[in-house]
Amino acid sequence: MTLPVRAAPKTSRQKALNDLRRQEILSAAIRTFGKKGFAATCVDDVAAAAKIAKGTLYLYFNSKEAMYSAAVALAVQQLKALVGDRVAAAVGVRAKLAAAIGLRLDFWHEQQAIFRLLRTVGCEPRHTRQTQELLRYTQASLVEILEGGVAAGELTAAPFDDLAWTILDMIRGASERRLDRMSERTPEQDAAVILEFVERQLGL
Amino acid sequence: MTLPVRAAPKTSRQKALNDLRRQEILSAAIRTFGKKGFAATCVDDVAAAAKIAKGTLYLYFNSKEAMYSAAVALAVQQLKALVGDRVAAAVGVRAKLAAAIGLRLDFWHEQQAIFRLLRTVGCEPRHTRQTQELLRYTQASLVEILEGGVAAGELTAAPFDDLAWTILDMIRGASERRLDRMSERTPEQDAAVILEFVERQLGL
Amino acid sequence: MTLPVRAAPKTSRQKALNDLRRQEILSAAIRTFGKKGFAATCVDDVAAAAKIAKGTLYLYFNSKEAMYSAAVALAVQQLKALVGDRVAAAVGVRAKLAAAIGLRLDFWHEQQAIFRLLRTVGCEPRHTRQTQELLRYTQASLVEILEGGVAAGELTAAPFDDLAWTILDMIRGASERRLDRMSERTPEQDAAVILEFVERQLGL
Amino acid sequence: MTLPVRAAPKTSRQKALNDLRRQEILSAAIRTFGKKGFAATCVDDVAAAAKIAKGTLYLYFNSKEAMYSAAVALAVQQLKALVGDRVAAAVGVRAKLAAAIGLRLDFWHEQQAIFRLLRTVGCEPRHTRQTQELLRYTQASLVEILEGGVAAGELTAAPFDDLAWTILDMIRGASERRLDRMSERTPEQDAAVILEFVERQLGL
DNA sequence: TATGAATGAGTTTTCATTCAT
DNA sequence: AATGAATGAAAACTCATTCAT
Repeated sequence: MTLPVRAAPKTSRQKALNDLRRQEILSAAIRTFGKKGFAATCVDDVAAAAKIAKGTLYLYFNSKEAMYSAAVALAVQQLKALVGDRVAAAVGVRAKLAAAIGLRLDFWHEQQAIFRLLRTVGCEPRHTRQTQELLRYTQASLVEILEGGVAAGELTAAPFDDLAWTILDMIRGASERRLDRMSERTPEQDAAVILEFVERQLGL
Repeated sequence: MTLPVRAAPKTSRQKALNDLRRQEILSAAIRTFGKKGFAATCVDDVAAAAKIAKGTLYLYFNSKEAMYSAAVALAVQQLKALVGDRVAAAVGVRAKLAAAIGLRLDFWHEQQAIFRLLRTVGCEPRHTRQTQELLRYTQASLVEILEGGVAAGELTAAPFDDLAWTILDMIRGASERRLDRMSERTPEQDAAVILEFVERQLGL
Repeated sequence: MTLPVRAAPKTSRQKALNDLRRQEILSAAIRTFGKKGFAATCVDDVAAAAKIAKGTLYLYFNSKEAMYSAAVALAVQQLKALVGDRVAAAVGVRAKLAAAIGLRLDFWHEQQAIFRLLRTVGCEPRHTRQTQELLRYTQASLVEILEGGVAAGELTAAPFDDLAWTILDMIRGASERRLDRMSERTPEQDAAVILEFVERQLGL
Repeated sequence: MTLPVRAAPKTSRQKALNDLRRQEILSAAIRTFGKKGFAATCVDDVAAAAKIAKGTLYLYFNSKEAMYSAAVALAVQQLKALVGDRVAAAVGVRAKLAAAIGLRLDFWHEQQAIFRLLRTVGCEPRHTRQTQELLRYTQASLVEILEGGVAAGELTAAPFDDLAWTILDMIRGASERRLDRMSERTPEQDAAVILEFVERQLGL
């Protein structure tokens, strides 16, 4: 008499498939939650966007909340991944700044769904922490670039906190206006404007 | 023999009462919708905040949508009213700018409920127009101040559009960080930072 | 020390006014309930039709139910009053039948509101009794006319029950079709058709 | 490697189940709406009668209105289906008439729920059209039978319109009185009475 | 007596979650 | 694993009735 095997270890292939499906669902979730925010989006919408049955969603996530959280986490992670590498690769304060700003503007331009989604997060009290972390991280990384410039002798030392926040605010504003059709500029043009402002502040 | 007077026109006192009650409800609505946004807020919450029965709300508004719209409209109107007058009273570009920026930061600080509410509006596709109008209006009024400075010989002519948008972005960012407890600064300190930034841009 | 006078006897003038107002309300109630039936009609509709405030209705009736009942009772009473007298005045079976049928058709034609109201009664389980009484009364009065004809030697004796019911059914059908615009005939034409049918049945 | 089959078309079995459930719901709806009419019936009543959860109703119908409409349509369809065939099968005017009348009386006797339902329709302004169509159809089919008799030489030509309406009125009256316990007769007895009446009109 | 604002129980409808297949 | 029908709790909205003025 054999004991029933409960949780047979997934083959790596199964695991991969599972993960793939999860990604597909999250991609759909990002798009869907981004349109109307958490509360106004219904699970059927997500299921429809992911082209799977509603019940199937619950095999991958325990609740609507969990879907939203995971979607936001994925969006944040994608953003960090993209920007981090390229900035590191750039040489010199100016280039690093240009990369940090330009890439974010590009990212928001191309990944509107993610931008829309993250914009809704601020309105969801339960998920503020995630946004705040992202904001702090981004600001800190900008400060780091600037201080790197000081260390390299390219900039004179100064408190860069506020400037970093301002850069963030400008990136957000520009992206939002483009998304809302209040502005006709390209991400590149926006980046140029922001950089010019920054340079003037730095006295470059 | 006198005919009974039917459907007597409301006395001004009654009308005032009615308006007063409407204001009270809207005030509650601003607070309540501001907490969680439109979709996540339920009518009972608004009723509870206004300390009236749910049914009573529907004597003053036809639907939850209508409540939200009216709340947003009132919030916008209050903001415009407060800022408009004082800026007009200020003399000189510097003073006008200081007023426009400082008053907005103060207003958001004191009327957090309104700030919270307006922040949710961006996520509600149906009400974007209202927000956009407010944004455009605010930006235009900043441009006007700056161009007034040119006319008065206080500033050299320049395209002020982007600077105005940046000011808006900074005000929003600073207010939001204060609201979200990411910043410990007072509105006055924030105003000083922003003004300093603007002056450097203007070469003052 | 005088005891407070509780229910001061109404002066006849007051009483008359009171009754008058009651009639006006009931008239409005007949019209209003007739449009959509009891359940689908709301008290505000009745109040609006009667051009008085909603609260006032409750000074005259204890409940919506009571309004409906009273309206139906009044409608029935009006019908009985009108028809009864004139039939009694007619001489001979033929004339009495013509009066009983023609007057009813006329009444329904002119008092569409009452017809509409009574039509809804059948659908209101609670008020079936009222309708049944009216129907029984009407049928009995027709039988009486016919038996009067036997007594007067104008007709040969026969069981008239079914014929009486058929007359009722025809009156109702004709009136309903006129009300619903399925028929273009006048009440007089309808009366002629029905009478002809009846005479053929009686072998006249 | 096979792609997972998504959104497979419903198997015929599933479809049948779905239809079956729909029928069950409609059957309950006929019974329930028949008791008190549309407005006075609440969705919970229908759900209880169908022994399913309230929410489930909305998987099959978009609104209470839609339930009512579908119930009425089904009731009408069932009536037409039953009567149409048997009348066609009968030979001779007399037999056809007997079938048309007797079957309807039987149908109403057995399907009291449907009778009750259709009786309420007249009071629902929005659904009058459905009733009117049924009435016209029924009357027309009776006229057709009678004219068929003329063609076959069994009857002498005459305008049969009014007679047909009268038959309808009598069928309705008899059914209603049986339903309302005002009459103790069986459908067969009623049919005999009506037929006798008709024959006398036709001079048979 | 007359009013109509206020109430809250009751109604329709939605939707996150479960579960039998 | 996948499905989607079923559920029922919760939401928006209505309306008969009351009551302070």
